[in-house]
Amino acid sequence: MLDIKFVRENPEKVKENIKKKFQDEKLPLVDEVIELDKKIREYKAEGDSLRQERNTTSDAIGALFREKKTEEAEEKKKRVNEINSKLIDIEREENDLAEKLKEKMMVIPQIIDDSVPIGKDDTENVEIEKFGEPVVPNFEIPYHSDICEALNGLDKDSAGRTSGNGFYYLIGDIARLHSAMLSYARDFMIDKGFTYCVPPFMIRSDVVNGVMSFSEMENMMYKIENEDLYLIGTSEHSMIGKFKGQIVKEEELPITLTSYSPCFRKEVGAHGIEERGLYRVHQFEKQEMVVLCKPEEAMDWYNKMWSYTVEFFRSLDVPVRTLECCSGDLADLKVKSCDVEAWSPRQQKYFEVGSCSTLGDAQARRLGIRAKGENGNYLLSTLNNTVIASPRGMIAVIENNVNEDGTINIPKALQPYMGGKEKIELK
RNA sequence: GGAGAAAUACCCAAGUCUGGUUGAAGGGACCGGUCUUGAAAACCGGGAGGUCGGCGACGACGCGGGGGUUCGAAUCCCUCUUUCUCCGCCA
Repeated sequence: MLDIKFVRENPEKVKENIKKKFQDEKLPLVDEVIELDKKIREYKAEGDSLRQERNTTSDAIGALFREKKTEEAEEKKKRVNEINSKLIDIEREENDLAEKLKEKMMVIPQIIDDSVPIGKDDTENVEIEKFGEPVVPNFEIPYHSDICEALNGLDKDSAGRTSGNGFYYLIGDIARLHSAMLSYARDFMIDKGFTYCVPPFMIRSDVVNGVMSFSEMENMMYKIENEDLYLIGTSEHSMIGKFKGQIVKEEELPITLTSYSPCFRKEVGAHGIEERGLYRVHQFEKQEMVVLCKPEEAMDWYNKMWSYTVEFFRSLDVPVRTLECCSGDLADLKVKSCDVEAWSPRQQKYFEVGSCSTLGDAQARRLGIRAKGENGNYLLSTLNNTVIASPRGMIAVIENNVNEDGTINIPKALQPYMGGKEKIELK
């Protein structure tokens, strides 16, 4: 969400930005919003002066009663009643317009960074850099779920019966590998100076609306029946929500947190659930990093954050690349975003394992997250990035470490989390 | 889940019974000064935050959130949220 003052003063910039995102249907909103804003201010001025008269008149009535001049007081009461009936209409009109304004403002996209490549959709995302040699082995690598099933490490059939498509049982060493990766990711980020945090896994609707756009919510969030609660799609939601309405002390900045949580996603929309494997599922677990910082530091943090994910996967010997999100593929709240993709030796291409974003002040404005500075309060910048989401991240490790005989070499960094075990094999 | 108590500005806290002279007493912290080699302490002084409108003068809002009663609400009523105490249940 943009600052209405910014829209008022820079309508052309806002329109330009909408065009860059190929959302031309939203162009009329800019003028509509400016018009609404103007009317609202007129109503406000009118209401303010009526309220002022009411305040002074009421004070006068109080004084008259103390002097026992009840007749004069009764006379003035009539005037206040008149004011009040006028105010009812004015306030209702003002609130209606404010509601409309907010609705429109919520769908006008955040101003994207100048460095974001222009493109219509995800086919126009831009590869930035490769890290590590993408190895193509001299044997055919099976589908990841086949590898896991062959090791008695995955049971999707049972999960289908208990919970339906998009769920899974991880078993034995595969389950252990999954938690090992999350534990390793947690410690990796603690070593980077981030503070470990386990947040609530359910959040209220006001927090949901603060951290994501309506369309994202519709396609992602599971709602708890008869409660104002949603299952989180990522711990970013509860971690940013943590600061709702807060004024942070400047000396506490930057706030660098790494949070663990299960994540629940409906995956309604373009992709849908992957039937065979663990790539796109309704439930997964994630170690996340979240940063709240001064606006001028946001871009530095953005670059540091994605490079941590690259470093993490390289420490597991998984080749990765960074892919920058083009303007049209960028969610409306985001200023800039890139995916970290892992090499799949089976498909011989890269696939998404994480996503790093800076949202500028979009979430901070919606939620009222500010810092107290020398020259008054200002909105903070919020950033988030995946350290690892498993099972998806685990697929990368499995495919890059599977042997021709179907056993899996456990990367050195994970062995301490697997009781010293070096290999996963069929017992 | 049941029964009570509470939520006031950066923090603590008075005011709520008895609605107007409290748009918020008093502390602490903070800023300036005296004293001191410097600091602490003590003493003196200072401003009370935030959001919105207005070029400005100024005005509106604001005592957990929302609604109501009233000429007028921090104060009365309803409702929601959170916290604390007790009981029940439970990993």
